[in-house]
Amino acid sequence: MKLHIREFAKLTGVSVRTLHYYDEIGLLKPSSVDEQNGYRFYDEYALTRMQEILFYRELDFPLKEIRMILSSPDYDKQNALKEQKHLLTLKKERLERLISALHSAMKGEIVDMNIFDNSEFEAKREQYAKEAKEKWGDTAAYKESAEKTADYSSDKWNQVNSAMDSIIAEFADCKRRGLTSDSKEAQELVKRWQGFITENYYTCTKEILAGLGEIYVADERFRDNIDRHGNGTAQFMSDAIKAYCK
Amino acid sequence: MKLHIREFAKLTGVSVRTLHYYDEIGLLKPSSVDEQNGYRFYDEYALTRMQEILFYRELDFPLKEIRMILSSPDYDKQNALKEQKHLLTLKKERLERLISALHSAMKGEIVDMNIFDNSEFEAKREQYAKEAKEKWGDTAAYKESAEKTADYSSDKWNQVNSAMDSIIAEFADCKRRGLTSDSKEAQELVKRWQGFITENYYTCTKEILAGLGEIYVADERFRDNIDRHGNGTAQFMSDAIKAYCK
DNA sequence: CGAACGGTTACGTTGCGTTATCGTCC
DNA sequence: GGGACGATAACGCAACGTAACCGTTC
Repeated sequence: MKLHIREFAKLTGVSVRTLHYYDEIGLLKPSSVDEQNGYRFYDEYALTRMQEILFYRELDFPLKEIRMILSSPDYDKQNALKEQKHLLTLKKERLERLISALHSAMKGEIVDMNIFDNSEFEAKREQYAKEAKEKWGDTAAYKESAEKTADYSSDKWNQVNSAMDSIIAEFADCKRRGLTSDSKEAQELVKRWQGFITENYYTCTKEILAGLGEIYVADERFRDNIDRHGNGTAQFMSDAIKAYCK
Repeated sequence: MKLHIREFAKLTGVSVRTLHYYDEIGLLKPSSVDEQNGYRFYDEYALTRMQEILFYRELDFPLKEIRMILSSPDYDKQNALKEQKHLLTLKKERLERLISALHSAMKGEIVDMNIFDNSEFEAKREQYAKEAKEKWGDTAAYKESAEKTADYSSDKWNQVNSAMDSIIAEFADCKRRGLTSDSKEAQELVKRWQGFITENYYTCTKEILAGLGEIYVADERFRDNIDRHGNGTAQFMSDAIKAYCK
């Protein structure tokens, strides 16, 4: 299956602009992009991902959170469905309360303002979002900022940070020059990156590196920091790492 | 009943900022404002209006449309409640479809993307909104732009328009100088305004004038045009007209 | 060849949240 | 007199819609 963007849009019921946007923020990337004309194409993998996105969107999750949840290290689809169902049910029940309130209002009764209250739903939603965030907390992500670095002087810190920054800048440059994420240069950079982390933080195995690659796009703190060097750099780095690790 | 803004906010479940905003856009104005310190106060009339607003908001009506509907010349509350109930029911039914789709998904079945479709609801909502708009169309509003003016030359048009503009500018000036809408100057301006319409458009009775006053804030085309002379001018004019007509 | 479709900027919109700075009330 | 509460002004934000402009495909 290889759908043009318009076809995919129609199938999923969203606008073309929305797909552009989801690509831009890294929520749903096309399954392939024509090298010549830049056309986006979508397949069944994208379709199932889109379904998951739409369910979460229905539940008023911010897109950034959806991105995070879906790329969570141990995203459990079955459990996700269960949680979604729970939330949808809460939403439905609230609507039922509103409807019955309208019923009373039509008979001239006074309406209690509490029927508009949505905190029960909100609380549950935030709880589920928090669960996903905590999963990230367990991963290698925070090792990068919290583990072996406790005894670093601020000089050392500055030094390390600027060194990392310059590698990121090189990634950005690769991208600007139109190189692909699996090009020799990019792959070389990944290697340097891995070496750098091992030297200054902890032994960075391929597994950990792969995890980091996902985090760089999923966690906005990382993402934003990397994208300071140019929009899409985080995505490019992530892709390069993915190519390197397999 | 005379509630402080914070109390009213708590009672209705919205934020203080929201009340500020609703005042700003003329959706829900405080029942009274302290002349000395500008404090806003809300009473039971505001409370019932807020309820209506919240129901429409729940149904995803844009605030501007809500403003329009609620100040519609023959707004029928009973009928509104019926329509709201219908829309809420549609929403609920959609949620039920989504829930049952989740159920199938949990059993591994393929999900039909059409369940996300919301067009039935959207269509009904737009229909109801349109009905309200058409009520405006019947009023004197369009007489002002469509009736006696068919044979005006474009010169005449420019002349008439700029004359109206300058009266509006005087209203704006009144407001800037801190005069109230029932001040002598403002009332004088209303008189001129009425005379001007009668001269150039049609006989503007007090009843028609009162209708126009409401339109100037409710219909954004009028409102925006008037507010070009300064934010809140439309509201000021409307208040002045209301004072004049009773 | 022209319409339909694709791409990339880039600005506009809605409905507030969020300071920031200030006066005010008790 | 200080802390809660009020006002206004201004900027920020999400999630796109809506051009504008240009290349591509059929």
